[in-house]
Amino acid sequence: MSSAKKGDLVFKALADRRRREILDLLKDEPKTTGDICAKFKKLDRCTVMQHVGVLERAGLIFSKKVGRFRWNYLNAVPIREIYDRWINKYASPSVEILTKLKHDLEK
Amino acid sequence: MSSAKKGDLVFKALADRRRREILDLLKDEPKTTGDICAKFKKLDRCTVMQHVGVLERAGLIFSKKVGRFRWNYLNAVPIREIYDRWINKYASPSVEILTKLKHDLEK
DNA sequence: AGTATATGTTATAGTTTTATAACATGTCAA
DNA sequence: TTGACATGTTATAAAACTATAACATATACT
Repeated sequence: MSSAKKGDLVFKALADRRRREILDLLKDEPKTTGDICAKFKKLDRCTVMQHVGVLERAGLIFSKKVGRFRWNYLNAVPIREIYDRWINKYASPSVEILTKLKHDLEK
Repeated sequence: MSSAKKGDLVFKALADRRRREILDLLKDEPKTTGDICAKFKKLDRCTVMQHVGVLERAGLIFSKKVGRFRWNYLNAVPIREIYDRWINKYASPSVEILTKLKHDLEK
């Protein structure tokens, strides 16, 4: 798969609120697939699993099987890449905005 | 609009590749709406404008009208918020992954 | 005023995504 | 091995999103 396609998967994966909530659950510690399903009582178990699949294909989750359980881990690397794409490392966002405004007004 | 809803708009806006390309165009300097349309020759002008509208409603773009021209600026603040949501400030992502693996293996 | 330029709005067909149901595999413990 | 548990796969209806066309407004210049 090309790098561009992989990036698409990351953003598509983050586009759904339930999937972002799953990543929130995994932020501090891994969870089993069953743990995740239990947190979404209003949602069908199959639906949750499909969301987990989308996140895994995007590389935002990686997993490790132990006996009957599948432990899911957050991989935050793609999220750092989003940050690096648009944030100037040598200026805070607010400074950046003001700089651009100034640049325009001087025209 | 609630904060949660606003966040939804940001992620939905980032979900489309054309919209991400528009943000890339604005990273270093503002562009007029016409400038942006000119960069997407294969896409209808109306389509580009709708994308710009989605980005603006999400707060990823803000604009300033000067005469007949509308200057569009990138606002990277929501992107920093994405970063802050999942990245632990006191550990690099790779360190974080290893820490979680270790935590699991010790069970 | 009249014309060209630059931008904005609304409706809709085509495409993609989400939630669910039905079905299926692999593991543990008595 | 039998039953219960935990997870995984495939198909489909409903919902959401994208691209386009048709229509509309605002500004600058002669």
